[in-house]
Amino acid sequence: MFDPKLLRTAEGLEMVRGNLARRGVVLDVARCSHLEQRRKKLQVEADELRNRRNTKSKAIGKTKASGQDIQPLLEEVAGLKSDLEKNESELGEVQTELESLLLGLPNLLHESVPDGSDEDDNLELRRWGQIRDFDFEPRDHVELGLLDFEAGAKLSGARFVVMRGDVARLHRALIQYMLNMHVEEHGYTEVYAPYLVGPRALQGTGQLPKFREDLFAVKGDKELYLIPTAEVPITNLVAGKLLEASDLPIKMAAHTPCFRSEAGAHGKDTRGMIRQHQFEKVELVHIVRAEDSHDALEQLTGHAEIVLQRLGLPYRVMALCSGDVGAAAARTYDLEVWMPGQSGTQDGGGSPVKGRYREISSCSNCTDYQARRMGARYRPEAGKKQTVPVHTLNGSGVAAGRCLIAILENYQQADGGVLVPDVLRSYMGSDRIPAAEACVG
RNA sequence: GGAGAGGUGGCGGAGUGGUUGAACGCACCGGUCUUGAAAACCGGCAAGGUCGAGAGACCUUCGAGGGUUCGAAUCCCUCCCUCUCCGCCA
Repeated sequence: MFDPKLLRTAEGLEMVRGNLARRGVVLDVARCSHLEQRRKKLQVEADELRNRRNTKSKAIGKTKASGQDIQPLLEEVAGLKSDLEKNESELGEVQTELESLLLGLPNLLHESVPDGSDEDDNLELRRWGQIRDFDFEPRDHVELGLLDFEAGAKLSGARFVVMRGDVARLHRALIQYMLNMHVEEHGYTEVYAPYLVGPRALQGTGQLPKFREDLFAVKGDKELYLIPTAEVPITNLVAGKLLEASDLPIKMAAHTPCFRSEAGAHGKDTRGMIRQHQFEKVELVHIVRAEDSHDALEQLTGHAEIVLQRLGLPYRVMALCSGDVGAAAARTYDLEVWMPGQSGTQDGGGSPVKGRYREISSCSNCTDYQARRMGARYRPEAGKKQTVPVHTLNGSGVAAGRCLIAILENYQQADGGVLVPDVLRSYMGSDRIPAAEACVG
């Protein structure tokens, strides 16, 4: 959530309303200011009542100690009790309502975010790499026959896959390669964390209360959810902490599976391995000082880009528009990798073109939004009292499943085999994945 | 699964109904000393909120939530978590 104090002044409210409107979110200004006024009035009254009660109770203690009669004081204080109870229950209601309203609102957008309503309005910032010119018709990763979607479906239904042999190994190699790079070269601490988390963690990063339907919940006596991204357990490692400025930045990298219900994506990307209920990802998380977060986003995005560069995969960097930035983020860069086998029509012209850029990493600056929700703060100046929320960032570095199919499609050979990118050969022990049986001839 | 112990400030750790928001130590900040640093010594130091120009005043918070009481870190109940021992087990 953003700073609740912003809802306490007319200027603040107007600023918030205007900012949220860019996302297409309508803020009920009247309701906010009404709730806020009630909150203030009730809170001041409650404080006053408690003050009187406390003062009298202390007097009782003293009077009793000096051996005098406390009966008159007891009578005085009796009346306060019911007033206070009534006031407190009302205040509780108002606070609960305000809090749930606040928890349901997205982060404020950074001024640099381009206006737009959906992904079509995202702004391309730059491209890297040379798109390969095929001397044969490139297949998509499904046609290469190296992935067993039927087996996945047999076990678990749609949007699951089974990999075997060289492909399974390539997938694992990718993960090892990425994680090693970030730890050894980019200064991240490797973290292993739970794949099942409770509701508090999910509220901290922003998936709850609003996006429950995107999650897989586990049946059992505990309320647990499969993580949709390592961002959830990793970022929440600083939940409830008061850090020193000298502790920051904290940079963590983790490889985890991710589980997503894809509830809102029926019929979308049903072919192939693009959109799965379960996929692997190497996630990068930064916990930084407030003034550093915009630089950190550039750095984090750069770390994800290097992965694609070393793998020789062409990509472009997109600045997400106001309608496409996720709820927790103030600003997001997506990395989209070139997939020559995907059908697309995006290169103008009208006639279908083979090949398409697909999201492979999403790097976000969540500013203080998650930090406030999870109570993660730091002291800007050692020895001083002031504390402020940390800024949190996360990004995929990168999604392993999509990266795998990008390699399959970009490095495919005429015979249906796939060349292994140079940097992965030592992990693979070979430079080539042979064509699947069905593809040969 | 059985038996027991415990959750207190940034950290460690006292505190069992009333001027205790909480001793003490560490860390941190300021100062003295020193050519400089360290050590030593002196002083300061919980967070969140409301009001206030400010000094400051007040409220809340001792795992979470209820309860008892004029008054709860302290007593009672429920839940969560941690630790120790035994059993079981990857």
